[in-house]
Amino acid sequence: MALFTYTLRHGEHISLAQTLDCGQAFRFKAVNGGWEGMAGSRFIRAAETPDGFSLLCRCARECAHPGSCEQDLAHYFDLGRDYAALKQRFSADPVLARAVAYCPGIRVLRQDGWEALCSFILSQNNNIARIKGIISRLCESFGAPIDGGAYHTFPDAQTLASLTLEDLAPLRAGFRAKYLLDAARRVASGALALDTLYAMPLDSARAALTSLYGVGPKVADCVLLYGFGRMECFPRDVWIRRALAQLYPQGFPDAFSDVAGIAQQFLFHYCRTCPDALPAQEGQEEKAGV
DNA sequence: AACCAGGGTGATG
DNA sequence: CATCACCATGGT
Repeated sequence: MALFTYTLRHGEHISLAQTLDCGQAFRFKAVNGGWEGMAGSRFIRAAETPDGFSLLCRCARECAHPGSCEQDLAHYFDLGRDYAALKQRFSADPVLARAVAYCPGIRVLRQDGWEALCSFILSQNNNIARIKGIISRLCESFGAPIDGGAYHTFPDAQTLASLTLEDLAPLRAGFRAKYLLDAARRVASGALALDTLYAMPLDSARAALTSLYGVGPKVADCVLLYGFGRMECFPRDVWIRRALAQLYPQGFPDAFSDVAGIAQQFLFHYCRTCPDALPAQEGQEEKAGV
């Protein structure tokens, strides 16, 4: 058990609600004024402080060395990235300026690659509430209990590979269950070595992921962005496509290409939750203009 | 090259 | 209570 307090750069703020509940991670929930959930193999309880946030951490296994836990969690929240500078850069674009002003506390997390692969396989043609339910049942059923069973680790590929579609039925993942099983078998057998994706050129990494049954370009980009720290990946879901069509008829500016995925996260949350973000949302009859 | 199923849930009316 | 949309993809 460990307790850390993080103080962020001058004037910089993280909103745990915006970061942990903006559709990038599916295992956190608001509890007693803070947020609780699993960050990789660690249970964390996070709470905001005037200058940043504090983390209470229970590790599933012993830490490699003193300080490794804190180091890993700082990496998870990508605390090395200067978000104040990044948001200033985004704000040169009028649309992104609105998105950043609307949800200034968003950060893109660096999640576990395997968990991100499974999570975004399960996310396809699905809504966030149900994705959370499926992942929660997946971990409760096949993960290892932590802290007396209140939380569970994310099941590893070997564990899932040994299961059948019938075993997965209680998850109510629908047609996505067979994709999950295929991914688990390909990873467990070594046919796809996830750790090689980090050093791979982006196109090769994309190709490796889309070679999996049920993984297309959108899911692959989510996995690379959220699970492998590829901040240049720009997943295009229905919300982002809508946003691009209505707010960027000329296309998304490539001035931000190195961090397009982070811009995407601001846009996604803005368009999904701010009623004024997208005009004429009902009917979708924008052919004749407003 | 356009549809279409697949599964279930929350939002909407 | 019915309809609809949903952080897509593979098959036809």
